[in-house]
Amino acid sequence: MKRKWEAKLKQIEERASLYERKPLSSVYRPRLSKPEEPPSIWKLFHRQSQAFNFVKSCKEDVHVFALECKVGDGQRIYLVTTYTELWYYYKSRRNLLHCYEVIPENAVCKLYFDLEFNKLANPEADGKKMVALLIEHVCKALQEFYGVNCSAEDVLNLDSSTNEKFSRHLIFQLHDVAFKDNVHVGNFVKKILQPAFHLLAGEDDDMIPETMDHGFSHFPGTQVKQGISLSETSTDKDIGESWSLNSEKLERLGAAKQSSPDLSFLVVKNNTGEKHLFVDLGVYTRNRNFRLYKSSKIGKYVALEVAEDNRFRPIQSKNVSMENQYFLSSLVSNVRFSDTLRILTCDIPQQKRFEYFNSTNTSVETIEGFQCSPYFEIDQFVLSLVNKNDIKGGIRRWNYFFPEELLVYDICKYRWCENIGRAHKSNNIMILVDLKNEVWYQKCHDPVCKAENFKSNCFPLPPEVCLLSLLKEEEEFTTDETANKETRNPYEAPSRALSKGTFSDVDWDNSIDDTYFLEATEDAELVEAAENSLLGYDGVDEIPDELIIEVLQE
DNA sequence: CAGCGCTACCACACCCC
DNA sequence: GGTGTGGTAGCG
Repeated sequence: MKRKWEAKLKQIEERASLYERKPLSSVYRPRLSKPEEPPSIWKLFHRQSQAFNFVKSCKEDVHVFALECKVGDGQRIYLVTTYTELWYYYKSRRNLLHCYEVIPENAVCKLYFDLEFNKLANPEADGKKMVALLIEHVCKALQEFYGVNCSAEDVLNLDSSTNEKFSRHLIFQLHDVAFKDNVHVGNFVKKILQPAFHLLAGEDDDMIPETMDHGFSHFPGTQVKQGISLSETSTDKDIGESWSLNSEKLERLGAAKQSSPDLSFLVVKNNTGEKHLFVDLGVYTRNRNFRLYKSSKIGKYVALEVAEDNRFRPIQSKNVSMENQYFLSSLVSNVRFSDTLRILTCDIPQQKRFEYFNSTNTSVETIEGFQCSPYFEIDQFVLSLVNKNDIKGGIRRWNYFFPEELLVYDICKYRWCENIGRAHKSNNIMILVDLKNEVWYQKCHDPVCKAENFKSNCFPLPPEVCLLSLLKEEEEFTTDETANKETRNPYEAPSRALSKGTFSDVDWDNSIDDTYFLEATEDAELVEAAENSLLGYDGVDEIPDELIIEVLQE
């Protein structure tokens, strides 16, 4: 009995000693001037989407963080709290050791970089020098592209290197300037590092990553303007000054980029000896997790700390500690509000979209896409045709035949066929819109209907859709040869519609930057290629139905 | 019970020479 | 052999 008691006592003493050595941290009690304290917000979720839903429902300025779980397989849970409360529990570094900021998609954010190379595979590489050269290059680019002034003193430089690996995070602290979101940051980074991609593949251009190849022109003068624009769009916050790119600046951009800078310092080898970039381009994806200042990866013990060669110093403050200042500065999506905040954008057209303008495309006479064609009004009209009697039909895909000015819509979920007077059971129908004759008719994929080459009666297009004919008339005022060619130029239909504001940019396969689009039509090489391939065109009045079916079935 | 968002890579089908 | 596609392992 006594022995049992002694054992218990010893156990309690041990527990007491443990608590003395590692006391429980006190509960967060926010102290603001207001007498009613704001409630503590500290919520954990298994799913990122749930965390973001909670953020939406929350009126406080809360953010999502990812915490790596004990299991070393990269599993994460999501924490929603304020920067202040997180720092309160985080600063002791006794817990929350492996935390990541979730950079929300579509959220305004800072310019940031993840830099790394294997030291063993690159014994000659001078990391600090490479960082300095990179910062210099980026600052020049910010000045040239956006007129933004900055220097190494505006770059928080965090180090997470080991004996094997050189590893840094750079977070730019620009004054009253931020990017629209981290995808735009990525586009900007890829754009300004473009000269380095050629170095990766040696003399051979074939090795350039495909997404790059379409985004960057080989002609510096045109390429710089392309896709980079200074947005006048405001964020949710009220932003005073708008920002526009003037022609003088454009001139300067063209001139400045005539000679590519030497970016050979960015090329490093990985452990298998392949050439890579010092800059990790994989960190600009939606909802990217970016390791927090003073956090380490799970299973590792190296945390991000202010680098020896960091030159950014936060503003001294009585109420906020230096560490807290560094922490707040390191947060990529912690953009300080200001009524003169400028939001920078950088668009790169997606490859799918660019295919239509690719000079290697053999089929310049057609363009195609899914769900929304470049003609918003016609899409709406077609949708109205296939939304009847509680059946919600949709546009599965579309094809546009330039010579015939024919839009062919593949319809889904709505199968009413005029030929059989009822809906087909397993075959889809098509709606064909003839812009030349301003009529529409129906055909279908049913083998029986196809066999008899069924085509419904023609019906006139409603007047609002015929608005497009006004554009056509306008084009016809210029009646020389080139104008005739232009109406058949594949670039014409969408860009003309755009300049008239008759389709919203989201309908042209998500979104596309106006600047880019106009640039594309000016790209002499592409236009020339398109025109050349149109020279053999002999103006067929009606496209054979078989051809339409063949294209649709591909 | 429970991560997320990609990209590189592979297998496979299809086409053309 | 070239090209497109669809699925997925694995990276960040």
